[in-house]
Amino acid sequence: MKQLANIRDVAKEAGVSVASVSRYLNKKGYISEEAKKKVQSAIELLGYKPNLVARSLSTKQTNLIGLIVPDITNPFFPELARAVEDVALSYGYTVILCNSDEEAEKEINYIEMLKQKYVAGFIVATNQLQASHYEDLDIPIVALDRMIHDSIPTVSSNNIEGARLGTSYLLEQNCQNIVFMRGPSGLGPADDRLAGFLEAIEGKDITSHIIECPFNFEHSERIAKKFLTEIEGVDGIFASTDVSAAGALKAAYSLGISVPSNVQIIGFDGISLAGMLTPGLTTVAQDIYKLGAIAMRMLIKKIEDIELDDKVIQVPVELVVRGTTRSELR
Amino acid sequence: MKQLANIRDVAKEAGVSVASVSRYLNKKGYISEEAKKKVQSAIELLGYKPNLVARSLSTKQTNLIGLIVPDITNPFFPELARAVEDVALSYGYTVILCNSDEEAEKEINYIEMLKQKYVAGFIVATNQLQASHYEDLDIPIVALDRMIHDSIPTVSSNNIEGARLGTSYLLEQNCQNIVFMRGPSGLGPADDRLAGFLEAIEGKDITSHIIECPFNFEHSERIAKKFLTEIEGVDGIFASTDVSAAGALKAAYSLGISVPSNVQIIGFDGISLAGMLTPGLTTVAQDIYKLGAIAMRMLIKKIEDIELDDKVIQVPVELVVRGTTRSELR
DNA sequence: TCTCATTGTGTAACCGGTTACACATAATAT
DNA sequence: ATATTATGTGTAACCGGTTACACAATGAGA
Repeated sequence: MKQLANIRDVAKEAGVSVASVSRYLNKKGYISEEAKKKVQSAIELLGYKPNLVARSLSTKQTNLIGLIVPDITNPFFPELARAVEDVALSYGYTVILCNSDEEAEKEINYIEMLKQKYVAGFIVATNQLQASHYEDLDIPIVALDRMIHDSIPTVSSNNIEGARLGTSYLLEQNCQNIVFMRGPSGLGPADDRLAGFLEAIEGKDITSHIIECPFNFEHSERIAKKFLTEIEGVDGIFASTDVSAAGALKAAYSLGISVPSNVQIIGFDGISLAGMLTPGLTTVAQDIYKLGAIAMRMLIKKIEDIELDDKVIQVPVELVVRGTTRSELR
Repeated sequence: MKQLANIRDVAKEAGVSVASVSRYLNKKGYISEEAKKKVQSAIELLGYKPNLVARSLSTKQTNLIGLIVPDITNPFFPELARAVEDVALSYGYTVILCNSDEEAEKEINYIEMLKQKYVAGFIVATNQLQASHYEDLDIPIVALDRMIHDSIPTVSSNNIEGARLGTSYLLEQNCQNIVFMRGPSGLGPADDRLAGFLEAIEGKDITSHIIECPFNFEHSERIAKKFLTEIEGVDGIFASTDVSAAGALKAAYSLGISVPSNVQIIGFDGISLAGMLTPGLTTVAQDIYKLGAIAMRMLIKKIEDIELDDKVIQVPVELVVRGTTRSELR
């Protein structure tokens, strides 16, 4: 089998030094038109491709970026990952997928491992770790969806505003007795969404119940079934997550409670699942793709040492009205 | 900032040569107990971590594996990816996520790029490329979900058997007029599922309609709406995909056709979506996680040059009965 | 004419590992 | 006693890039 050509082969073929070839490849330093031509054709002739590993060894940089998510299986993350990958690819970067399961140890292991590989940066959609771990990492990082620390650029949705928006809509639809299914406390977006909800019902003459519930379909269904039987007269549910909302919807269905005529339901996230349910789930939609794309672009700026316009970016959310709420129009 | 220690620092600290340190690290070649001890404590003292990039340069091997999927956003793939990642991690490998969008060019680009990075192997869940591209790649490959070529180890579900199973169940439930929503023709699993369906209705006295339909919710819904209005008396739908089935379910709902009393629906895949729908989707479930895990284990064997017991592994499927089919029990 | 900046090029060290090979010593076989 | 084998270690070349630095040649400015 023909051995792959290396830079010295190219230099010899072109009749120049390796330095010139390298300068040509990196468009760095002086090189004459003539030498450029010779190198060009030598490269073509030999089918030369630079060895990225060798390059990384000397530059201490790769075009690898680590994407750390809790679990790609959670339907919020694939779209995020897709966006990250798309943007990364268009800039010549490649993404390593890391599922942390929200476990600090797995996260640390991944970070250590990837550091040894000279990854160019991290996009982190977990906040398991102490911020300190990231601070003294001296590798570019962008936090996605969740705030890690003031010093780390963050892109997330406007969760407070979103929760306000959803709640107001429920109020407009005349809900008087609302259950807010909040996500795990301590988790940034979950806390923010609760805050937005509380703000929106502040001073309003309605009954509300805050119930904690993990971001998981089965648990959500079970919990919803419980409160729908135990609490009298619930006429609105705001779930912090579309998956939880789906659980609530299914719970209502199995209890013979009709949606939206008896109970109206709103979710949060805007994942594709929302549109697949029957009735379609009304939800506060994040622009998930944009979230990921912006994060990746920020990371690239940090890697290339370009000043960031903003360290914290909030992406607006949008209420998408479907069939789980009553609408004058339908 | 303290510079990271390298192998020469360790050698000096331990009072041995770099070769001994390297031998210790790789558990390869002779090394005395005494030297081992000295190296061990030097490593500990200096907090030494081998530089993986340097190692790769000289061994021409990384512990990176490329996972090529059409689109991680398609809910079938996250679970697959998760399984691959889990197994990879447990063997010290790391996975690069590549979305090909079924485009040959993207796929080739990724393969070229990753080859330059000395990836250890590929798991490919696309069959866009000519098999020839893979054959003369001299990098270990495992095909997942779809067959690429006889020479390439493959792990997939038993699609024919699955379709037979689903169809038989529909027949048992007394469906007489069945629409089979087949996936894109030319795509291995889609063709197999059709074949299984045809086999199962062979000789049975029922009416059947084969309708081609992409693996995509919106299209599926539209197509289902169309055939549900145009074809008289449809009482069963077998969709090649859970997502398509979800589309059909929604179409039925919006046309006021009740499921399962008027039309029964069966999907294929067993993604989590199926359980979240109301009514729950009866489906031919693949063991998606197992598919991914087996593929990754096979790949590792190939990488480590261990003989494979079987080059082609078929993972059994299972009928999961939920609410979109009539059951004696409910 | 004599600086000196600008452009262009090559040599060799360096990044941080692996490993072929030479060399040494001790134990065992002949 | 000698050959052979197993055990143990170090030197230096190598993987394939990047780049500091030395050195030319050319043209402009004083």
